[in-house]
Amino acid sequence: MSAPLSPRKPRFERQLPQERRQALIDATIESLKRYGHEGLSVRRISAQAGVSIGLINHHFPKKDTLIAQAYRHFNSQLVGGVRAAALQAPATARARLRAFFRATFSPPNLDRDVLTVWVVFWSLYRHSPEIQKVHGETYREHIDLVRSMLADLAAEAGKFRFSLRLAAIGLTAMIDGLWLEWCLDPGNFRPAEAIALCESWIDNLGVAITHAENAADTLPTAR
Amino acid sequence: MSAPLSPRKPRFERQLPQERRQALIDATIESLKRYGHEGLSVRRISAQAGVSIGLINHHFPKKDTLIAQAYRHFNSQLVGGVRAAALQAPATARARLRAFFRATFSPPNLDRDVLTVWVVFWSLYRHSPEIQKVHGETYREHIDLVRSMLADLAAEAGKFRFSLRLAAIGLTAMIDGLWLEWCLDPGNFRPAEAIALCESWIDNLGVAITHAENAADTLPTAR
DNA sequence: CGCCTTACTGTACGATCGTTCAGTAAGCAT
DNA sequence: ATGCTTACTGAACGATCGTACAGTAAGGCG
Repeated sequence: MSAPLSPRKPRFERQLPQERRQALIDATIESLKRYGHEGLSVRRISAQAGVSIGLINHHFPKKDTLIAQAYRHFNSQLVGGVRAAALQAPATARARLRAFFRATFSPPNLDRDVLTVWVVFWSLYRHSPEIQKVHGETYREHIDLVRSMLADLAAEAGKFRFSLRLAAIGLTAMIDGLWLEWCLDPGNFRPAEAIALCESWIDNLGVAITHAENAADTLPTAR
Repeated sequence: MSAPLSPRKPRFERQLPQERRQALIDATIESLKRYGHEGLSVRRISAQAGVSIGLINHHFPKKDTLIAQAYRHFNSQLVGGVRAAALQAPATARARLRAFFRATFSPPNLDRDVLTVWVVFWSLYRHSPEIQKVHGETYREHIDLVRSMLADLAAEAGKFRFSLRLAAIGLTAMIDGLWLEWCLDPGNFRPAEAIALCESWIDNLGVAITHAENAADTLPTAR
């Protein structure tokens, strides 16, 4: 092909530490999707990333550090995605929440592999202080996003029967629970039905005003 | 200490296979509570049960079989417990559901270790056909219990805005999600608040009749 | 072009994994 | 008591785990 002499192809390519670290984080999540809990070994991760085993410990002091940063990245991607979907929706709080539900219960978020990743991370939670720390921070992000949208909804539709805090907790629980159930058995219900259940929940947060206001808005449960 | 001659203490006690199997299942769950995912090794389990390593493979063909049976036992215990709590409650569907919620969000079910056990089992789901099989059967048990109580409620309080199927899915999702959130961070809300959220969900399943009927019944959210 | 930094490789190590299996002994039956 | 069945033990196997480390070479710079 090329000149036979000096231009040997290099055996590997150097990258900036921050780029390589990100590549290793991506490989961690991909390997986790493919092999489940067993995908979290340095050998599987390095094979997925196309690098040697030792490179992981060159960029991360311990394997657990890489896993915790992968968890952080995974969280940020989800929250960033659904937040973006919500913000580019029409200007009413209800429309933003609807877009938020649709993004939550659509690919790439509603994916059996993705939810496997969540469950494996959760299974590490109790015995890994690093995972706990990351969870605390990103869970707050998620709750704050939900809470801010509910606050806007309350401003439009009237007072809730619950505190904002409790309404956000309930909605998050409903979303997480439906997520989990769909992952464990996608045949039980369709994503559109999950969205309908979430919308019903926020419909009933208000007492009377909400009920009247959304008579026409809420009826089409199909997307 | 004792007589020096014939009455030597036996080095171990034989047990009936079915009893020993149950003891190993109990040890599996206990080890899982203690050590998380790492507790699912034959060495930890056998140490917990006070037997040798080889005994596990004497009673179970593979480790995965023991784990799947432990999952089944754990599921049955939960469903049996909350069903019993529901059935010994007063005769109205609402009272049974209330007792069901209380049992769900009280010890021994509402326990951080217990919920760790769930999450670890779920994390095995995708790559273990045996776990999938057990889940399919026990999940149906759980859903059927919820659905039958909701059916009774519908007979008392009027038609739901959702199908029975969807109402049961939504309630189960709410319960599981609150369970999960409380496990991951018990400081975010109190169990009584979780119960209030669940009761609010079933209150709003009916359209108008329910709302009027339970004005006095629903107010005390504290237990 | 030769030097220097350091990203990167890959073997080695000890620990632990699940499973096998030959041997031991508990405890009922004769 | 003696024998028989089999629950049970525990060493051994090969595989895989996370980490350490000595050596290699990529690629920018003087």
